Amino acid sequence: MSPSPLVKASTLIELNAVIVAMANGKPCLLTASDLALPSGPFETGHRTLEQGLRSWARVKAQQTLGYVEQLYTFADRDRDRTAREQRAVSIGYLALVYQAPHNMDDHWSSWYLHFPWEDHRDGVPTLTTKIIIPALTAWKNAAPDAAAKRERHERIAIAFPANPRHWNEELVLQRYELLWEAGLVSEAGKKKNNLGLAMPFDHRRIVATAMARLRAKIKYRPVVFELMPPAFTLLQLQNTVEALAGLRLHKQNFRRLVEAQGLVEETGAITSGASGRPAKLFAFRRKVLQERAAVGTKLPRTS
Amino acid sequence: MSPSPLVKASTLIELNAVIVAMANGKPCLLTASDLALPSGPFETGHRTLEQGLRSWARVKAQQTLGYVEQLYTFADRDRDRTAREQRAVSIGYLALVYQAPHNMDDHWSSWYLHFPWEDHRDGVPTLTTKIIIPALTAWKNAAPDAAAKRERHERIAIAFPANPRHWNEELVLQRYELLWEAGLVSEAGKKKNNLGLAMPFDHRRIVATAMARLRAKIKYRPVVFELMPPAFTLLQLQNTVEALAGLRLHKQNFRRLVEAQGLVEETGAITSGASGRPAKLFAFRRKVLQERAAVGTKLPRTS
DNA sequence: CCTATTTATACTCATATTGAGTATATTAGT
DNA sequence: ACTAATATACTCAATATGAGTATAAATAGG
Repeated sequence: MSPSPLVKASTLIELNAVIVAMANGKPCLLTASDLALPSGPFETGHRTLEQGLRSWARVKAQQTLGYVEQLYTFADRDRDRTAREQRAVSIGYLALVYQAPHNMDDHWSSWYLHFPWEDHRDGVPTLTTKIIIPALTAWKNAAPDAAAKRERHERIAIAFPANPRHWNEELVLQRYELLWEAGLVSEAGKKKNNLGLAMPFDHRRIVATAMARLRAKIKYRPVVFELMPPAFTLLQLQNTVEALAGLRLHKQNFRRLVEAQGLVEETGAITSGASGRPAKLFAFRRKVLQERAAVGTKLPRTS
Repeated sequence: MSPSPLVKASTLIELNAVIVAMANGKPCLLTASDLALPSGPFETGHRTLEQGLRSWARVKAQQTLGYVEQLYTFADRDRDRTAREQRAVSIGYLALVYQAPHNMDDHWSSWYLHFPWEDHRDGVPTLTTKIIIPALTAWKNAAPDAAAKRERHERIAIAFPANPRHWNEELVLQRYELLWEAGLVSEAGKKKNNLGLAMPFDHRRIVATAMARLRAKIKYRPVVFELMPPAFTLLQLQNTVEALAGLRLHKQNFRRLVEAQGLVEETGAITSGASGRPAKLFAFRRKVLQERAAVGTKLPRTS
């Protein structure tokens, strides 16, 4: 993360990549050994930001990025406490790769290690009911005045609803920031008062942004397939979506949805060996990337 | 756009704001007299990027920004042809304001002046059928090889579909980039070969990004109300949405949608003076900003 | 070989949402 | 009183969604 010799600026432009791959059925992040996200300076040799990211990922992480999407540009002054005067602008990216080759010093870190409260596949985690809700309630009651108290109450009710059916898996960033404000995820020195595995700097916030974006996007763009092998069963596909969303889905309706949208086509092959009836293998219909550039509107258009 | 004395960097961080307001029923952009977007340097005194934008807008444009959203960070090398070595990173923002006070040297420029092909409220514009489609077809036929030709064909079919019912109003950026590649919207010196009103630098591309984002967002977040007066009729609301989307909507169903979602509440007042039955005046129900943080999922969840 | 277990896939059905209208109400102008 | 213009209410078919039940095709254990 040393500044490029070409950028002798007091303003450093840094690219941060949230590189996601599935490993053992878990969504994982590529990190350094200190759990920092891969990041590097933007060099003037690159034509565009995305090209800078791609070429840097190829060299440094030996990764050829498939799907890449810009997330957000952060430039808060207190972003990086270790570098007071050297202000960095950080441009976050989300990248999806299929089965990354394992380097020695690469770490693939399951994202639920850092966000254990985000996995609702087996119902509401005990962590949430036993620790988070009581702590947040205490924080709410410690509000300076009634208005602040009401506002905190609202935010808690939305982020961690009492009724599990109202759980909104997209609110990853809101939840992280709520926990941060309540002092429950301090990344800094003190090891106490930290839920989930901390990450250096504000990297966990960047990951939260990435998770939120990805969870939103799988609903209306066929991006899951970037994480899938060339051929897969519908159950494998469903398991991947469930792992990303942190939710359990209705099997029959999931299959109906996928088929109705024409996202996949049979390869002709079937699985074997496992217990139970063998499943058909499907492949992603790449054509939909064009067809479904047009997605459904929600406005009541006239014809 | 002169560099701030505080940022003595070879990398200049520039904020560009697409500030949108409705004027005479038209969505308009705040521009300088040369049609450039308001833009200014990011100063180290500001705590966050958004704060930098807000304080700068307050001083320079005498605008208090309501809704603000980060759009995209551009850093292409050939972004600004006038400044070869001075590479600028530009962070684009979308801001919505209600009834901006008119300054002398502010210009409010209707966005359809710059994007005449984006307005489908009166059907497909003649410009599209008479000029754009023929020109794009010629460009397609001039493709170097068959594969490129097929790819261009696909892109044209999606961006400017033959069947007007397949028009997707969200693809503003794709259309702009398609027209750019086909040489139909060159912003540079030559005045020929330019559809719509050009803007300096890459500002028209930034506006295209903003339009696309806004058109997508009005469908699932109540952002239109940022552009509305405190009380309005449902027709006024519909006209605003139609103007933004560039589409004609079904009146009865629009009203059903708005009411079913609980977005508005009656003020008790009604209009008078105009011809026809007087309309009830409504106000935005601010509560929904909290309630509807939870929006509908598209995944087939189990309960 | 028979049976239980496991997974895959097909089909059903009530309810909700959407698209495209028709019908009625309330004003201003003549 | 009648007409034009707009607002609002209601209808109805077509789809989409949520929550199942039913059936098919494999393996594993006796």
